Amino acid sequence: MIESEIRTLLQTIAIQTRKNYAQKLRELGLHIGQELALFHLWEQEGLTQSQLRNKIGTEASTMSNMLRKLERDEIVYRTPDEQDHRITNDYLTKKGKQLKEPITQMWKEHEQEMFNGIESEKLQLLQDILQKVKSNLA
Amino acid sequence: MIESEIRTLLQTIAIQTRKNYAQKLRELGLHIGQELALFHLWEQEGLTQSQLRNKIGTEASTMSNMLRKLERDEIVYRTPDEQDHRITNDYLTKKGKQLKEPITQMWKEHEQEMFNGIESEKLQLLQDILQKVKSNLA
DNA sequence: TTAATTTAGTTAGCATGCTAATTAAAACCC
DNA sequence: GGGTTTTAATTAGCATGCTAACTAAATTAA
Repeated sequence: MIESEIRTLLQTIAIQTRKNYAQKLRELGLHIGQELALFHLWEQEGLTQSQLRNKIGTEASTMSNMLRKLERDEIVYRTPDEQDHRITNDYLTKKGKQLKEPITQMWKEHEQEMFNGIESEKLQLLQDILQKVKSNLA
Repeated sequence: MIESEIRTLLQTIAIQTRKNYAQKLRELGLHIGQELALFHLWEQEGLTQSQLRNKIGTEASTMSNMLRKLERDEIVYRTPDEQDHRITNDYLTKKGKQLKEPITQMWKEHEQEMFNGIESEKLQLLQDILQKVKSNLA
């Protein structure tokens, strides 16, 4: 069945990608997954924990734990919201901001490696199909 | 950049798939990842821990912990090898064998959901491209 | 044959990531 | 206003999954 093979391929690629990322992130002093939170904070500082977790798709507890560790490692700091005392707003420290460049570079290199030698029409098609798969899963 | 979007799509699909699987596996009393070990043991019983980990792509310690838990839950049992005393051979219990049918069914349903409404020529193309991506990462 | 190396598996420690239960604040409603 | 419900975040407990350090057995080399 071609469907099973594709599913297996997707899984293998995801695992491989994750391993690849994990290794490179470790060199930057980060753990896998953390770069996703940073990505959104580079886009917009002061996001709340709930906003972050909704963007990434993790559970609240996962986000809570991750941010505690990012705070401990002085990559992020959190301040309670003035208006709503349940909320904490999350910001990047200087150290956190400095990570943007190397991580972006890492992503770029990884993308080139992944899609090396694939024609752009095929990439377009790949995007269309994956978009469909994603909406099927929603 | 289309490459970034594809990479993000792959990641999103992988996360979504994993969550989907995790939920269904929990109903069967399994944890995510364990089904991969079972898959290979259905194919061939008596595999060693090293053979399993190489097929799946995890580290030795991950496999060791996973099998300990599968053994505790009476899904797998392990016997030391006669010839080579470093090796343990892994087998499915009756309970482990009985899981084959529902998990296969789960996979089938999930595949149908994922690829619903995508023409078979496109699936063929998708497979080709993903194969290329996989070999790029190796 | 003995010493050095390789291989198989385990254990400790840490991070992600989940569910379930909890706390605290805000919003809703009668 | 006062009670109920919802929302934001935390904590406990468990599993995957990693690295690093380890034990024990088998193999290789001197």
